[in-house]
Amino acid sequence: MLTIKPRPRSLAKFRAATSEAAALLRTLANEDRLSLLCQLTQGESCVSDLAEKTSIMQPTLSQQLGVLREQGLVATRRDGKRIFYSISDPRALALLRTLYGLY
Amino acid sequence: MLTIKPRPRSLAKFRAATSEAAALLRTLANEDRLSLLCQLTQGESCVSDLAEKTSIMQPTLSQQLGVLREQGLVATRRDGKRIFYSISDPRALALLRTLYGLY
DNA sequence: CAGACATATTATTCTTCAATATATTGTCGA
DNA sequence: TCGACAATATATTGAAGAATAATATGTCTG
Repeated sequence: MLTIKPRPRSLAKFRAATSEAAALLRTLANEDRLSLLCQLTQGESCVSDLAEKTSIMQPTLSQQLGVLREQGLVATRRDGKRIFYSISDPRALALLRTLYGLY
Repeated sequence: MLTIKPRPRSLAKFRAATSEAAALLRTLANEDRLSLLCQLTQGESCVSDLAEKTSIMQPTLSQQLGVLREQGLVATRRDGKRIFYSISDPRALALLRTLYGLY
């Protein structure tokens, strides 16, 4: 049977954890954001490179990168005109690793 | 740096995998569905038990269980008036395990 | 087979999310 | 400091998702 042994914890903490986890999943649960993050698992990348690799339209790209920034999943670093993105959230990376293993 | 070594694969396959993965994430990315699945990680459970444990309203509960069924994440078994649900998708379980580890 | 109970379905409204178009900010080099 | 380029932000429309209410199906018990 497919089960997981529970770790004891309070109901309130369980609810809070579920809520946080759902928020993280919501952020990952968009095809554009997911492929951006997949690209970023292989190292930092600037916006124009991401645009080329993912063929996402520029405004959409910028909007979705904005979501990833707001949620704290990515960090940015400017070098001249370019802005480089990289994954900054270990939880997101852990989920991406699991997904890599599954697909 | 937070990265993952890539496994070589075609762009088409990568796109398809991303699309499938995003679909699975979308299904998990709802607080109600996530807590239902969390309950089910501890073994099968009938609807009324799930309602009690999660305090989700009956119609919402039934609707979200319907989503989980449609997506093939859960299996059902009837015993008299009651219908027992259990997790049937190993990928979903793998993600839930990862989440358990993170939160 | 009638009544009670467990679960499912449908319909409607409301909200959230995504796509496109358009405008703006910030950096560099002449 | 002007023009070109890289990236971000805003606004609007359209589509998908969720909550609630009301109704229906299916199974047991008497």
